[in-house]
Amino acid sequence: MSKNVFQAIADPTRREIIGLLSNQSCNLNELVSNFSMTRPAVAKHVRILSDCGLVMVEKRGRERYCHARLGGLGEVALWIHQYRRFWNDNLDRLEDILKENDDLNKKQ
Amino acid sequence: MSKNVFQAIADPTRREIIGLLSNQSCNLNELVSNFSMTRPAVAKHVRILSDCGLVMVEKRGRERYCHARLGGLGEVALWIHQYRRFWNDNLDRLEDILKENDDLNKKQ
DNA sequence: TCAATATGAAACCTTTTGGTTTTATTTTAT
DNA sequence: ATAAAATAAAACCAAAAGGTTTCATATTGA
Repeated sequence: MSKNVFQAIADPTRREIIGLLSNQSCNLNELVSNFSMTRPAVAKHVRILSDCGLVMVEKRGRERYCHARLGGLGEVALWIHQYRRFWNDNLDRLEDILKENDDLNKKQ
Repeated sequence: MSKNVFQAIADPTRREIIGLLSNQSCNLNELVSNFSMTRPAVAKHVRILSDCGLVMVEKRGRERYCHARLGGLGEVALWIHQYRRFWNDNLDRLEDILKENDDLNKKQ
């Protein structure tokens, strides 16, 4: 019952699940089809993500629809942000460019 | 020998070590004095951080001076950044809802 | 020189993690 | 009505994580 987002995103399978769900919500079986492990294994990962609020599982008939709810990543973003000065100018510049692009899109 | 930065920052003790070293480099014993656990335990955490490049350990006489080298956090920042819309932007969130709705309609 | 200091390394232990197989339950489709 | 499908839940297992104690080694200071 790990409420810890840092812990939740430590596992590569869970990061992949996040990536998949951020594109498109889907049920558990569809999710499983992306991995080589068994269904219960994926279900456990989803459970961990759901426990810490990064994924919402909606009961829909006999299926369970999984949606990304990535607001919790903000906590990580905030922690990371205080150390920005430590990584290189290129990355900073890249982020600036991405940010400017975001701002531009918002204006339009 | 975990080269994985996501794994490295999952542990709260290691995040605290990062926080301390980001303010000021120091040797292992000074670091240990901030925690309630034994020296070897802290040393192991430092080792993990050093293995993935987040900390540089400089041999200085019989001491080991630890410096923060947090460039590796950029990888995490970049990963997080792609999901910024999930906690930042109402407009983007609306888009997500619309997209999910579309997906729903396709299924039905 | 030699005791104290700062550390590394090894052996060990317990809990957690990430996976499996098996069984049960609910819902849907024929 | 019943078989198939989607899932949950439980029992189990091996490996990894996070800690300890103990011992060894290199460096410093008196």
